[in-house]
Amino acid sequence: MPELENRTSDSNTLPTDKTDRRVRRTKALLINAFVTLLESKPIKDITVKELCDTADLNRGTFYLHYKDIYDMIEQLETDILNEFQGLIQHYDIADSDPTRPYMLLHNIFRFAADNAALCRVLLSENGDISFLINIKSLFRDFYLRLCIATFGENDYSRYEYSYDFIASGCVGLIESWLSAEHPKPPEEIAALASNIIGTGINSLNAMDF
Amino acid sequence: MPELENRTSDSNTLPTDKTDRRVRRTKALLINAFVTLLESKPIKDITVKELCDTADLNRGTFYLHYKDIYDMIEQLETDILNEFQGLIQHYDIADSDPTRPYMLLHNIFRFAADNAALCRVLLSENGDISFLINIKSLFRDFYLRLCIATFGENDYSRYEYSYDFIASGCVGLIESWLSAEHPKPPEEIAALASNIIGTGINSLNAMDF
DNA sequence: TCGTTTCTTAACATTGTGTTGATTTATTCA
DNA sequence: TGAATAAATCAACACAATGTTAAGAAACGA
Repeated sequence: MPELENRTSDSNTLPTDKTDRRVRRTKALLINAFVTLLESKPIKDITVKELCDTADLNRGTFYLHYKDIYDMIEQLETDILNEFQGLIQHYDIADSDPTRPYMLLHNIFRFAADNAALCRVLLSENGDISFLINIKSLFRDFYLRLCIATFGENDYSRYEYSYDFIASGCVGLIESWLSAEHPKPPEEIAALASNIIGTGINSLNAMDF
Repeated sequence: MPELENRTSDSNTLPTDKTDRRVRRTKALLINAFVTLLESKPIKDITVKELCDTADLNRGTFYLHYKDIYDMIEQLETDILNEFQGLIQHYDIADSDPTRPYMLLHNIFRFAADNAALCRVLLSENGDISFLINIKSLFRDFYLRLCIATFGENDYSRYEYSYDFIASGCVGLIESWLSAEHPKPPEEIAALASNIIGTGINSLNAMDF
């Protein structure tokens, strides 16, 4: 089903590539097992014991790396969120058309594609709502910057709720994209999102918020 | 903070009003305790013991009504989802302007306001992603019907991803609305959502999906 | 008021948790 | 390559919340 790339080796929490090979192996096994289990049951039903059985690792080994399952999830999510945030923060709005932020979206969706399996399950019905909300607020901040760039500092607050709408829409788009039988390439979905956002911004003027 | 109405007494899982007064009391206490706890910590950290301590009920009493905490949550969610679904299913699209489904949205948001506290926490970062996704797919189905009514059976599939975008946007709107310091009345937010959806539909034509 | 239902209390076995110390295995790098 | 280091395994542990039970007290409905 997942035809987009997946990261096979991992690189969590300070993705130094020169960490001990055994540690890399162990974490990769745990993450793969986690994704596999999450495809068939919610987080709450995944135990450390089951996770380690699936990964074929000793249960004690898990605790050498993580406090508990939720600590592991948090580390995975933090890595992804930091990556997203980096992309967004280094994007120079003045440098491109505010109503068509294609380049940034392209980078975002490409990164999501590189971590497709993990992102997909974390945003699925078995996933983690706090991850979804964190991503949403990154999109919200970004869209806010776009609107300020377009409408100026004074006028942007008129469209209060539209920010939440657009931000949620973007996350929903990612979720359904990653869950599709034959996911489109990141370029295409980025163009689509860029379109929607651009059209959204243009029609804000016509709306009576 | 919550200035919208809340349901004080409950009515879960066959909301017959002639159930034993003690049962109604117990369930109401449990739900209130649940919402209270959920305002400060995620579901995973809420134990049956803690819930019953907060509700000032014996732990054994809990098990007279629910299999476990997640069974309780599921029942609460099912009640709400059924209500939403009922509203949507009985809405006659032909009867009103498809590009401005204000009446339905008004009913939906009013019901959400009646269950503000519960809906808010279930959609918050401490909440339940499967609830969010279930609501989303109700909106998605509804919006799909709108588009079919507008564009006809043959053309609607062109806008594939826009359904997920709009549906997610609506749920995000509800979440931020219910979490606002001073939530607008349901009428206003329904008008807003009706606007966004209408504008969205109108601009679909201009888009190259 | 009386029969019925719910709630309380206390006890119980069970299960996964998180930790520990001793041992084996794999790795780094000099 | 070999020695030093680090990680993984294994078994054992106390612990906490779980879900269940049986008996008695309290509240309900009619």
